[in-house]
Amino acid sequence: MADIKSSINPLFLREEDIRQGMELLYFAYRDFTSEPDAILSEYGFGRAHHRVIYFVGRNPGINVSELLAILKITKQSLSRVLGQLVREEFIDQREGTRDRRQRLLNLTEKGITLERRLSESQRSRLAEAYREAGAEAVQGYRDVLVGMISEEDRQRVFGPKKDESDT
Amino acid sequence: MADIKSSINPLFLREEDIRQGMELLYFAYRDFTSEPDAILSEYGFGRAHHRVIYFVGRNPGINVSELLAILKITKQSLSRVLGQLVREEFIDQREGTRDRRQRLLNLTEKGITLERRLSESQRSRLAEAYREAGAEAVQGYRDVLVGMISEEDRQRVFGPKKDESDT
DNA sequence: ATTTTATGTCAGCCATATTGACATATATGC
DNA sequence: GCATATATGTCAATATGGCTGACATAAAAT
Repeated sequence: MADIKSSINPLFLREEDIRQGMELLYFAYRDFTSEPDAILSEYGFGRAHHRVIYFVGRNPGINVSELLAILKITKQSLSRVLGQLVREEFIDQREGTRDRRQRLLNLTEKGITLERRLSESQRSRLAEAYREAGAEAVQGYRDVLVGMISEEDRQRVFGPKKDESDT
Repeated sequence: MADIKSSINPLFLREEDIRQGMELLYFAYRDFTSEPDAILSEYGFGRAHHRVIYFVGRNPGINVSELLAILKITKQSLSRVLGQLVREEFIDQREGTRDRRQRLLNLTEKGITLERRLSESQRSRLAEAYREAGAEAVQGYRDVLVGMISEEDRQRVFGPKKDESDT
């Protein structure tokens, strides 16, 4: 099944295959973010807020430096967005116990609710695509994307919580 | 190999699997665009210029309406970017023959050169990821991403040039 | 001849990013 | 304890890439 030239041996990859792969990524990413964008606009928020909410949700108690390292934006850029989320009580800041200079970030109940709402639209879209494509395809999707991610990001985000299966 | 629960049957997908899939897409997309972004800044261009150059390169002789439909931005937004590219001679505009109101867009030599340079960095990154992941993974990557793309985009971009394999 | 379409343009607004400079509180090293 | 480094915050200016609304022009279509 599928195109023989392009699927038996990846060394036979044609220009066209690569172009298609690039476009797939572009359109998938765009469509993937469009629903959350619409929800966010109800709150007067943008995609930046989503990213902050998402990664704080994923990393409860994360401090500002760590969050900046993940997002790769400047603290000035983060501060406006984070400030809004704290002021409007989607995110809670508390002093670090070991290091009281730190602000440890957590979602509030309100934040958790919004996070769920935002993720839900993406979760169901991705789950549906996974379901249609099948388990093998899912592993292929992962393998290719992992290969495209810089060593640094791969370690930070996917390294530590290495899956508990192999060897 | 790999996690049994999550790979044998996609209906067993856990929250964690989906989260990982979401993050993979986010980081892969970000890293995928970072090199071109750096190149573009040499020219004083941004990602928007890249998209215009890319899709004009992919669709020689495309008119403005069609380009807008692909990019899904307003003509006012496009006009600034496109205007720059035309003025600086990366893109050539000529009157449509059938319909002289239309501006048919093509890359100039200069535009083709830049397009190649921009795509090359992405092309090699994707080709490398494809090579590492293997042919089956490539098909899986495609299948999942296609599933995430809206019907509309799927038809416009991937429908017409339907691959010549199945049935 | 009128209307619709394809395109362009002016003006203003918003979100998100940037850099640079500086402030404050706390931790850490000597 | 003092000096320095770190974690964070904030002010100001700037750039990019979107947006809306309004209006203009040329050409096509009816």
